[in-house]
Amino acid sequence: MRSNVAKKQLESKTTSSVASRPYRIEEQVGYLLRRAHQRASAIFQVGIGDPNITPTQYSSMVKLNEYKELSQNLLGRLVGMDKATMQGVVRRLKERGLVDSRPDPGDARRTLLSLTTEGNRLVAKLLLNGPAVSRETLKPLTQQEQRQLLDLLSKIA
Amino acid sequence: MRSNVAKKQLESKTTSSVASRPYRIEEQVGYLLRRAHQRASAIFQVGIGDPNITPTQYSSMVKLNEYKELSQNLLGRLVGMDKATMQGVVRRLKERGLVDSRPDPGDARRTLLSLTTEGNRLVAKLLLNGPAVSRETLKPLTQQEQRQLLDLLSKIA
DNA sequence: ATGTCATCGTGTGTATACGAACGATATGGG
DNA sequence: CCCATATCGTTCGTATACACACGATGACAT
Repeated sequence: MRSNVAKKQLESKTTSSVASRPYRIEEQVGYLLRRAHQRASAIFQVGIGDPNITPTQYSSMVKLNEYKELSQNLLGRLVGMDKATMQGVVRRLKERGLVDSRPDPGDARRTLLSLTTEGNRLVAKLLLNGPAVSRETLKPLTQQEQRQLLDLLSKIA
Repeated sequence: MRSNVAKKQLESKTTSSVASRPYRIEEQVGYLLRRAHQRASAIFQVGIGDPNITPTQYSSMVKLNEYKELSQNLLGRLVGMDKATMQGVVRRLKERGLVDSRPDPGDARRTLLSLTTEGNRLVAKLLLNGPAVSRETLKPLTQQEQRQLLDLLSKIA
């Protein structure tokens, strides 16, 4: 009998729980992550303090504020963006005078990025609103649930 | 002294926890949701069984499979997509012969959508892989953590 | 019946997001 | 030194994602 249990788990059960629950799209992680991300982005847009700054632009500027100077590729890795995506983000930030670039003197393949004075001023202002945006996004949860969610997301991200 | 503590909490503390933690972009919900969603999408792409089907196309087809026929707008609400986004998704599915449309006889504003025979065949095949995709995405978590995450995401989505 | 307001689908513009291909440059082994 | 390989940034193509404006249609009150 025990071997039957083991065998059953090896068979192509669609869920690993004992009772195979119906497959509902609204209960799948990917779907829920997409919806949650949509809501977080919407809250960010109205709460960060500048309607023209997107979440990815914000995280890029925060990282540049932290490191002073970074190659475009390394910045992309730090904020989790494809190099093609990074290229567009950086181009727009440069067009708005928030970011400056110069060739890396030690490696001609690299472009070094840094915040301009205006970029520094803007990110300082946005950073004041950052915590409120996160708080608003987590508002439906209790303190304990908020910590749990951040913990679980860190594990699967 | 007690009044000082109370006062401190009323002052513009950036986090509501007792000790104000440094603001790290990697610990913010929005950032973690973006990264987790990226990973989920990557797993979907390799695991769903058809590299040309995206997560949103998949959820649209699953819903059409469930309801047989839906107006474009209602489908968008059911899967959490803007009507402009929905328009593009539907157009591509129609171009590939997976979805059909006809004017709603009772309301000339509406377009009724349904799966074609080929669409039905495809979604049936993809649905076999759906559970494995979700399982793989949740793999870093224990059973209990998986349930917790789905629960917490439902609350904030 | 008419006018107001809402809804539906479309089109446009902007911004991620990523695979793929490309040229320029760097690195390490022979 | 030279060649194979890897890295860096760019470009192209495709696909969400959403705000906004538009025209057509429906619903409803007067």
